[in-house]
Amino acid sequence: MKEHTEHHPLTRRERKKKETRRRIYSAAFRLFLEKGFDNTTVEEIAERADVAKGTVFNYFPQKTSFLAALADEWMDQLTEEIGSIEQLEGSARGSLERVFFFLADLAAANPELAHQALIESLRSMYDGRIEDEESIRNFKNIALVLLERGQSTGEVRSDVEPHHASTLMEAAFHRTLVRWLRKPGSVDDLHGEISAKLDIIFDGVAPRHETDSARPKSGRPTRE
Amino acid sequence: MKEHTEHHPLTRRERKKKETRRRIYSAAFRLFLEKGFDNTTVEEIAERADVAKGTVFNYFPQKTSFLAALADEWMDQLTEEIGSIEQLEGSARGSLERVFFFLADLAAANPELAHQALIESLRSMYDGRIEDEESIRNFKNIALVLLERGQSTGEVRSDVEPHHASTLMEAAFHRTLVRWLRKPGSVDDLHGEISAKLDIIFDGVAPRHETDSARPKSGRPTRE
DNA sequence: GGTCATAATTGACCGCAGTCACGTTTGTTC
DNA sequence: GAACAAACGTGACTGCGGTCAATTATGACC
Repeated sequence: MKEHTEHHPLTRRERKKKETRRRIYSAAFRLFLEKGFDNTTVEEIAERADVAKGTVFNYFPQKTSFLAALADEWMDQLTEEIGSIEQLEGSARGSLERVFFFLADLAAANPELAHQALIESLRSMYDGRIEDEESIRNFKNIALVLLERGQSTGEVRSDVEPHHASTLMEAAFHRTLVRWLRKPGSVDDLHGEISAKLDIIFDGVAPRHETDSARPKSGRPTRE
Repeated sequence: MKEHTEHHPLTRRERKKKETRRRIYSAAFRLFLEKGFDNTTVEEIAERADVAKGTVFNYFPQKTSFLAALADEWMDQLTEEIGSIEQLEGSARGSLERVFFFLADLAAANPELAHQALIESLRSMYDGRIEDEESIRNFKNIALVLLERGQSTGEVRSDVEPHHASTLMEAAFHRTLVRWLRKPGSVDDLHGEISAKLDIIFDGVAPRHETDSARPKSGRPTRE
């Protein structure tokens, strides 16, 4: 889209567009917070943003696009917090916990909205709207990168397929968060649960202290 | 609901009701298979079942209720296959694999519908429609029971909270299945992925071969 | 300025899930 | 049978997400 036209920082058109988008976005979330996502109609959003209904759909092709935008914002905040994934220092376990805690805190700050957003993210992820793995924009890839690094430093067994482990983590995190958001308790509890699940996965993924690679590696070769 | 009125196996009313429900159900799924869930309207279902639209909603309060009914059917088939969970013999790992494979095969027999059903099940589980844990009617509880048994037989470490591990399994299974259903490949691949994730979890849950409980256990010092 | 192509805006319109007030059937009681 | 209540069936109606053909604003070029 966006042509690289010289340096004109922003033409009037672009300025207006940006401003309109902002107005719609802000109107939408003020309403969501007041009345909840489901109880807010697109027309109300349009009205408060002082545009026609059709215009709203110009900027957010579906009502759920607002939720996707929220998730994007979270990811931006994450990037702001930690820089790129590669810049994370320390163990994979610690880094993952830090990332997950940060995102959990963001979500916990607004449970109802976050809840909707997470369910929507699942839907869009598997309904084909997102073209599979949208670069770094999801938990799974963060986990994947960290796990691969963990393998190279010996923190993670090398006979584990990182894709499987990272999918597991993403699923665990997602699920834990959604469940907590439904009945928000203390944030410490949430952290505790996330941590506990990371423990389980990492204990399973960590190198054996004794024989290491000698184990028969259960599974495939005709289990029972 | 259903009063225990003597032995009258079925009054005419009840017979008719059952029959109507069956007709609607069958009409619905024939249409879903022909045109897909989203492309089928409730009115079409009504028409093919030869009832009014309102009647459909009498039996299935929401369109998605059809999907829930499908999931119920699967669970019934599972029960038919394995009896009750308690009757499962062998290791927890093996039992879980058997259960997951069975359900995966059911789902794989009809990817598009199963896909919808799984997403819907997530939504309903966390939207408050299901009153949390509906007895044995979901993966998580199956895993929970088996894990607890595994703990009593020593197959599973006892310092692991079974709730966490079972949630992890449910999430992993659900996610793996949904992902596969989007781009169905060979069923063996699906089994392989499920198996691999069980491996990861079980390796993390299995007792240590060396010191067992002596490990510092990363994260949260304050265990409960 | 005037002309033109393109981008943005608009609101009437559509399709469909879900509701509800009313009509019909069934079972019950005398 | 008649009279009644409760269950069941019905389709016109509502509300809302999403579309689109028509309209208007914008910037580029002369």
